[in-house]
Amino acid sequence: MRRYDDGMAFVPPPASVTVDLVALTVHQGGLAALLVRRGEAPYRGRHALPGGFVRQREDLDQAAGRELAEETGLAVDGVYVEQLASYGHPRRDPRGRVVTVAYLALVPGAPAVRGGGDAARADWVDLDTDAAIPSGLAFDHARILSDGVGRARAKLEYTPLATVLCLPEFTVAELRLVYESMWGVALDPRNFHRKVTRAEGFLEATGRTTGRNGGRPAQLYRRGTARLLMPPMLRPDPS
Amino acid sequence: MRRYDDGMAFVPPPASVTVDLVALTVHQGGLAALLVRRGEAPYRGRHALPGGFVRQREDLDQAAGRELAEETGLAVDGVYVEQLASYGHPRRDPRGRVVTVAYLALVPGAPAVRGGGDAARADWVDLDTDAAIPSGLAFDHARILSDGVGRARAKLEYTPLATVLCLPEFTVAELRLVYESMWGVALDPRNFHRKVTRAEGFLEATGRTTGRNGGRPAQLYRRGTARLLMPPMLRPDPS
DNA sequence: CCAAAAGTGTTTCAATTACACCCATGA
DNA sequence: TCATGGGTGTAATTGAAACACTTTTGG
Repeated sequence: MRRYDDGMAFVPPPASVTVDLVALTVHQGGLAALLVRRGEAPYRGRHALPGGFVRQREDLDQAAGRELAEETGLAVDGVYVEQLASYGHPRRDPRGRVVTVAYLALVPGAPAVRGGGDAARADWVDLDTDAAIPSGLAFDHARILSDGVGRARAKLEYTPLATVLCLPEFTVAELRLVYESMWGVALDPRNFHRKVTRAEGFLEATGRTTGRNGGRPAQLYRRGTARLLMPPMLRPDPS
Repeated sequence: MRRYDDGMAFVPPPASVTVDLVALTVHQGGLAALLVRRGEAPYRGRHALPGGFVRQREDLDQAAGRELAEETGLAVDGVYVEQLASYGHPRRDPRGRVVTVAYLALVPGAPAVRGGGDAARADWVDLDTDAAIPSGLAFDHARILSDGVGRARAKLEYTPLATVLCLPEFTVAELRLVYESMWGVALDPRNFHRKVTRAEGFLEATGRTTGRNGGRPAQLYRRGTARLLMPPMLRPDPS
């Protein structure tokens, strides 16, 4: 931090800035999060969110994309990334004052991941039972993960975000599975079908069908052009 | 940043962290934001959001509350504050690498404010016409202000947040004015009344009335106990 | 033909809209 | 008693939930 005005230059307290990622996917009918094993101190050997220090000439969003690629080997395109929140408790990191900017990443299809950088290894970890977030996460990462899952669940209600958890072409049943996995509820297939196919700009028909499974082949769809904020979305009873 | 493990200690890039506040209120039937005149370089004399450096032993939320009090003289209790987003473009601040964590504050009643700290003066500035955000704001504060207004508008749709823009006791008409000011639309007074008084936990009757104006005295209400996430909220046609 | 999954039609019910109407006060 | 804003009743419309039923495939 260089001086700016006069001899009385105020020196701001030094800090470091990291990014951490809550990367979620739908995996065998359940929600899963991407966790790494830390290869370095502190918290060496513990589960943690992928992430790391922001570089000198890097924007926060860039840093998030870079860390995702470095520590997990995922290609950034095809992954939806948005900023989640920042965490800055003075003693959240034993190395000193570290403020982290957390990102939420939604990854279609649970692709294979590999470790890299600070991460000894990276894996998709199931979050089946509601509060079954792996205990013993490094730093305040349990809290961040929990916030990320909450944000993702909430946003499915009023945005067309569920489509980013599907591969580029998908069936209505696959899309329904995303909602059911994220919320842990069963949705009526008939009503769900009508709702998503009627919603303007939500889905775009490809004309093709798929026929792998036992029954009638399903239509294949692409993500529609509608971007965020699409209020009349679906949601089970608030019970 | 002290060393942690061995002689190879990685030195993270130094940075500073600030908090900035988008403080909004409803003022004479319109939305207004709190802006300061900067008393120090850089951008001395320009409009800016209130804010400043986070101290060494301070959590981010604490820093936001402290800056709000210091630069504007507002008491923090009675003001709703939530984290908005973080901004970290490498050259967003000419003094060096400064990442800012922005907060959204909703202030009832447009109370008088005064400058203090880095702020030469502080004032409520009307945001009448949609994009009439004062040009020439310091740093990237125009963008941050715009994001804050967007967040506040969106959240009225699906949370009972509008009540925090009213004084502790308020009438249904005053609450309606908040929605109308924030969205720039007219709402049907009759239907609005039913909706908010029926909604479970939204309002709490005090039993008292007010009779200052020309017509029938209105019931006075307090904020109900319902906290965030209350989906069936009100919203004009998506036109 | 049967099982299985996709997709449609129809009834029922609840929420929202539009608007006529009544209530309580000050001048 | 009139103007003014507060508050209620009610019919028409819309959207969601429940579920019977038809369609299209593989064995």
